[in-house]
Amino acid sequence: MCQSCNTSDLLQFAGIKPNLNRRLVLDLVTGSEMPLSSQEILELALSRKEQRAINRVTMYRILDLLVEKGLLNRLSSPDRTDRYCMRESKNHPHHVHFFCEHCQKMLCLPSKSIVMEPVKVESPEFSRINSVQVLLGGVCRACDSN
Amino acid sequence: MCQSCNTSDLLQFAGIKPNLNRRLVLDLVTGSEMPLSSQEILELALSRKEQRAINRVTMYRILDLLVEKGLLNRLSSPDRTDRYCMRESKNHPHHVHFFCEHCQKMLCLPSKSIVMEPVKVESPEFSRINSVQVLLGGVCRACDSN
DNA sequence: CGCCATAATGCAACTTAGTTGCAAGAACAT
DNA sequence: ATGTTCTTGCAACTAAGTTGCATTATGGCG
Repeated sequence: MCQSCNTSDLLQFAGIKPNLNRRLVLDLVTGSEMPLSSQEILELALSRKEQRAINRVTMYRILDLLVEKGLLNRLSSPDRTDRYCMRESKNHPHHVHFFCEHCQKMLCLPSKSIVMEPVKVESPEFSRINSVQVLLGGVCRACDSN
Repeated sequence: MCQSCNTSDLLQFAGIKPNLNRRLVLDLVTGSEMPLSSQEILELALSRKEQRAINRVTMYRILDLLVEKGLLNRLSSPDRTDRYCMRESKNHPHHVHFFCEHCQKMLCLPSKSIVMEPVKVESPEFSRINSVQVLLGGVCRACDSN
């Protein structure tokens, strides 16, 4: 949920022409407090009557583009569908995710609720690290109280 | 690569009858220094001439079983195929994984090469945590030197 | 041993997220 | 207006994993 992001500017800044479809997709992701699957994005997009229905493939391509240009993170999840959330930036601090094994929902945890500190990071195995993903698996409150 | 695991005992202990197929699958995973995809497991299994070829579906079911009974971790990865590694235990310390965005290989990082400490873990969002997965994304040595 | 119940396997068909190739439609500059 | 390049839509495809159901072990037990 980000009011402070002007998605049109974000796109410009990333070197992407901010057309309707792209703004729509980015709006949906910035507007969500949890990472969205492509299916969720498509449903939300289609439920917006403002414009002609967006095509599934077009959406996939836009998501690819936004990830490639560094605006979105693509998160792999145990239910085998990718999810998308804003890439870390001033307005969007790095945070970890929680996956509920029961309802299969993924949540962004506020960056203060868990802090993982990379105490030491070095290995002959890799030469460059581009991303760090932390995924907690468990049962969410809602499911636990049922 | 674990010489210290007797897979037959492990299976017994987990309450699973240690038949040929199950020992084979578990042997392959304990015997590998990196998490294996189901495809890799199948290939390795088929290349072992000792027994009748294992069926794809059987392998999937065995993997499900081993995960369910707590012997294996199922890791989701950016290339959308699950991988399997030993669940943390005395012989198998908790460790993080590295995914090479170039060659799509996943590596187990020795537990000493990176230490992530959960400094604080609490949130109204969840009530129970069953697993913590850390995945580094980047480029591995082998790919970098090409 | 023969008989039965249960567990494990194999096979074919299915599901589903995501991809690809190609043709049709904008967008935009000259 | 015309040509070039970017964007979209459609249909067909790919590949990992799943399901239903028939077949084959496995393990009691009289």
